[in-house]
Amino acid sequence: MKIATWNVNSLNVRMPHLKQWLAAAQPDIVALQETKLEDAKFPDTEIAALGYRCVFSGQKTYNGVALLARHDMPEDIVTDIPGMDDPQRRILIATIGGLRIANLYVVNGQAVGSEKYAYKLDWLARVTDHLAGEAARHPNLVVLGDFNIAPEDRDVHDPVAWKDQILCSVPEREALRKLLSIGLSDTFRDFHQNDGAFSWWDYRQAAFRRNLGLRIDLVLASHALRPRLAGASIDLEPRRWDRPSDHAPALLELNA
DNA sequence: ATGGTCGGGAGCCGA
Repeated sequence: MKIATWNVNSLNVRMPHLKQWLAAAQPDIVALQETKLEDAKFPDTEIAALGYRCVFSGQKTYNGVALLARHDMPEDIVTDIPGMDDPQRRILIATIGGLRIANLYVVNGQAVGSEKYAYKLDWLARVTDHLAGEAARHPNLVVLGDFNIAPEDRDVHDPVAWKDQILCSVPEREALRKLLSIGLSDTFRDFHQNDGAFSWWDYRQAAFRRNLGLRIDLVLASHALRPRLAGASIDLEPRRWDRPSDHAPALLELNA
């Protein structure tokens, strides 16, 4: 089965892209970020017609996450971390066909040292605490989404220019390392060791054409799932289409 | 050449 994450940067604009990509890639589970739609406006009937059930946690203008599942109805939904009073819709956890799936739209953080940066680190710490509990209850755990963190220098087109900048700073990478330490691995790196593999490219400066990107969209899987890991990839095709999202889908393939 | 591009929504903020 195929599990995917894709920051669509407005589902309103990207609905045709999503349709075309679902038909081509045939994923079983899809985590979407930056839907930018309040729940009343989520196109669930249109997506149901494509063969996917969906759950979502959205808001107007900003953020918004959704999970699409081809066979099983997502169950035991979590959209808010206990004790975390946050109006920003950035997290959606559900059980789908025996897997616990946590879809994250991690805070961007704007600039190192800013208020939003402090919020990012606090958000990550709280979410990590919650996911540690999820991992204890659900051995088959997948945590995926837009992490807004490039894990290592080989995930960055120009590590010197990005050194200690937002998405690459040591505290952000340390926060990601802590999340991994609850018992998760970055599945892309279980299969690929090369640099130059990215999932996001700025709209400016023809960054995609020049492959000036970062790998910030990740699929993490628990160690219990290790024997089932069959492949990981980033699908560059939708980034080449007209009026694309600035992110490409990242995928994990699991054996039954 | 000290900017550049998107999306949302009507200013400029967020990424």
